[in-house]
Amino acid sequence: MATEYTEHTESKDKQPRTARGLKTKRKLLDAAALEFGEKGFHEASITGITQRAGTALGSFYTYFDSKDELFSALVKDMSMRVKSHAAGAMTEWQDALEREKLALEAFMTFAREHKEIYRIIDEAEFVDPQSYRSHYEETATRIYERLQEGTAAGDFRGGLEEAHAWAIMGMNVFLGMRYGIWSEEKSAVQIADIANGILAEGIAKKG
Amino acid sequence: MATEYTEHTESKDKQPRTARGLKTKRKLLDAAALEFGEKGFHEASITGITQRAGTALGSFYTYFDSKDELFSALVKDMSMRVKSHAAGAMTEWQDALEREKLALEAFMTFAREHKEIYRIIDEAEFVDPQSYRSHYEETATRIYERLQEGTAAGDFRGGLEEAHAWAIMGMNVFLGMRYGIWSEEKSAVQIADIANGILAEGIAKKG
DNA sequence: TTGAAAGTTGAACCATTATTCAACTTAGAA
DNA sequence: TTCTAAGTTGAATAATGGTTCAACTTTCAA
Repeated sequence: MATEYTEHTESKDKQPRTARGLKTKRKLLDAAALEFGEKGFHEASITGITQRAGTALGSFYTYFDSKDELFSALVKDMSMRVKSHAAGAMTEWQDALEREKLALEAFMTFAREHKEIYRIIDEAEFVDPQSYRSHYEETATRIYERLQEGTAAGDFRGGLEEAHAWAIMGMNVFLGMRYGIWSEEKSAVQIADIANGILAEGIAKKG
Repeated sequence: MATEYTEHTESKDKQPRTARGLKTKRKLLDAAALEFGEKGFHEASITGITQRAGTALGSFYTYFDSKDELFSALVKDMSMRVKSHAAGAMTEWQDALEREKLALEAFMTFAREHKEIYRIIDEAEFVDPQSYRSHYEETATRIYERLQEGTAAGDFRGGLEEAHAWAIMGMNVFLGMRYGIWSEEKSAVQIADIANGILAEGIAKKG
């Protein structure tokens, strides 16, 4: 993990070379997502993963150098998936405010469908800090770019900084946790409306 | 940990009975905060903790039933400390909006002074989920109460729900992480101003 | 068809650490 | 001062689980 920086993190000679190998690796990856999501990194065991995948213990090391490396790969994978899911949901919009609403709505939906993924990213704070940081920094940057576009388009006011993006991201993450993972008492749309209300006019009384 | 629910979590017969005992327990608690903050729960070792505390390994078990129990105690302790710190900072204020600014400012300052504490609460999501949940639920409730008071006082608009409190909390937590822990490129006041701007008027262009 | 590369297998190895415990020391009430 | 409860000590225990490896099977290009 410490010496790992190659893109997509397949260390040198571990890529599968046949169809069979590819399939096995895929099974391991999927099993790992479940195992980590259910038990957390430390409670999860390689044995548990290979059992779920239906392979022998030793096969794990044909495709991964270590438990850490696998986790790291998984974090990057999930980070990417949330990102594309959100991007996919933000294609049709009238103004920048609406686009933010769509982003949160998509994020909430995604969290509900992939509770294990959410948890994996969180645990990266401790298991793979570098990936954790990258995940949020990149997300914040993406939001910040939308803010700038929004300002340019006349939808958002001026003076918006990177910190505004972090604030919005924090809102989204916590709403996702509370109303996406912990309970589903409110719909994604309802939550997205509430957050959008804050972005639209704040919470202060007018006048 | 599973059978632990007594207030302040001292299991039955583990409380120190002499001044010496009290002092030793205090040393262990402080050492643990450092060790956990620096290494995270799983990398941290009882040996490391007792070493820092300058006591023998066995002494640990005079005061704690297990590593988990200690961590749990620590989480509750830190949760309480952030809470009182913030409460202490919110004594003087003119309107509800200003009070929120003071709350975030205090939180940021606290995070900077106690980076290890911040990290401990985060890891509770995996080590002691119950405490983690309680921490945020209680914090959200506190914020929600302030929102209601704000509305009653005519400072905040009506229609504010629990979800608004979660949104604000998320903002604060992420801003605290990014600008309190990761870097200090901006002052607590600057960040609090930005967040307060969002609460005051949102980010949309007026007109 | 064939043989070398790729993949599979699971028992064995090994390192780490939380936890226990019995011998020992200190505190402080009577 | 004395004696018992409280506290201290660290070597030994025990369980866990990541990682290795040598024997075995399957794949697929030539």
